[in-house]
Amino acid sequence: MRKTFLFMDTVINKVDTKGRVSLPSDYRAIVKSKESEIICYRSLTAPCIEGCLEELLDKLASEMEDALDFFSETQDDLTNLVFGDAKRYSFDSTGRIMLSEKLLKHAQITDTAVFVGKGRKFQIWNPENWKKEEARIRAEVLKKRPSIRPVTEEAR
Amino acid sequence: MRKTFLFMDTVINKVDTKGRVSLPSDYRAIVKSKESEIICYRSLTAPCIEGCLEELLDKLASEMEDALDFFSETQDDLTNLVFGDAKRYSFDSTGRIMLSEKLLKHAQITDTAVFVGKGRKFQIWNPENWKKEEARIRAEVLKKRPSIRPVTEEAR
DNA sequence: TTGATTCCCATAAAATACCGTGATATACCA
DNA sequence: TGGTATATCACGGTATTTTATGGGAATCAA
Repeated sequence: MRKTFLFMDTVINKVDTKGRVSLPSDYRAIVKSKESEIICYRSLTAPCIEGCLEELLDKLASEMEDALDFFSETQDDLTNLVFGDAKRYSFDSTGRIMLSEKLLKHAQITDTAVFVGKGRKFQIWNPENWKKEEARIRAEVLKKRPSIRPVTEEAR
Repeated sequence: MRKTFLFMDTVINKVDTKGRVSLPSDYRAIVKSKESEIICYRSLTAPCIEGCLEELLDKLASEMEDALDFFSETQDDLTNLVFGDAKRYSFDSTGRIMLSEKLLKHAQITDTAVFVGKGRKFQIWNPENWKKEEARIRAEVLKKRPSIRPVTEEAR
């Protein structure tokens, strides 16, 4: 039994004609050790798919359960967006999930997917888009933290 | 046995001439694993039907009796409305429920119903209305983003 | 009877589980 | 250390199951 649960690394996998993708084996190990399913949804801010464990969303749901929030409008709107889009994905015996048309379209993924670890969650990108995004992020980080030396190569 | 009970995803199903609708299989799995019936009532704030497990309403009831002072009178009234309107619905062997005229009319549903997950509850919409509502919410959330960010970030 | 509600069966489509294979990585041994 | 055996993984194809949805018979009520 492992103690920590972090999605890491960047993995490139093929998406077959049915929309099936192998979840990186490291990710699978994490998911299996807790639940056996994984939650995916369209990122609200980027053209990519995000994934996480159900317990993350469960926390949000619990907060909404309070009577105080039962009729709250703002929270109400939010839950519609989050839960309305999220969906449970289980993987077959060989470790593949079947991504929906909606998700693939949002992320502009056709035949190749890039899995990017983000700690408690991970993202799935179209390779081209990820390349651009990664460059953008690096530039951003450098701009905001001039004191930090470029770590490009070692960080990979 | 699952640990979490979240209604998720957006599913479009047909309402047949008898008024029957298939409850999305994911929803059914949740309902079956806990109770065998589901509670539906007219949303107080939108032209849609809301559904949940009885335990959610039970929790609401408990909180209302425990902390009466802390809740405003209007909230008390709202609770009355919900309980006055709520009703148990069971599904047949193929997983369909029969929604009442009252509910369908309130949600303006005729031959197609859209199920929208909301975590501990879910909503049932007329397709057109949902499309508009979704657009409204997206615009709203985007507008309020700065303040909402912390919550969203965690949920995503 | 008429109208409605519940139960049961049929079917097409979609989701899911299962099998085989080649490639890669890991473990093992001399 | 080098080389081989073993296990794991990604990925294609195929079989099986589940789901949504229509229709009909049985049940019940007015």
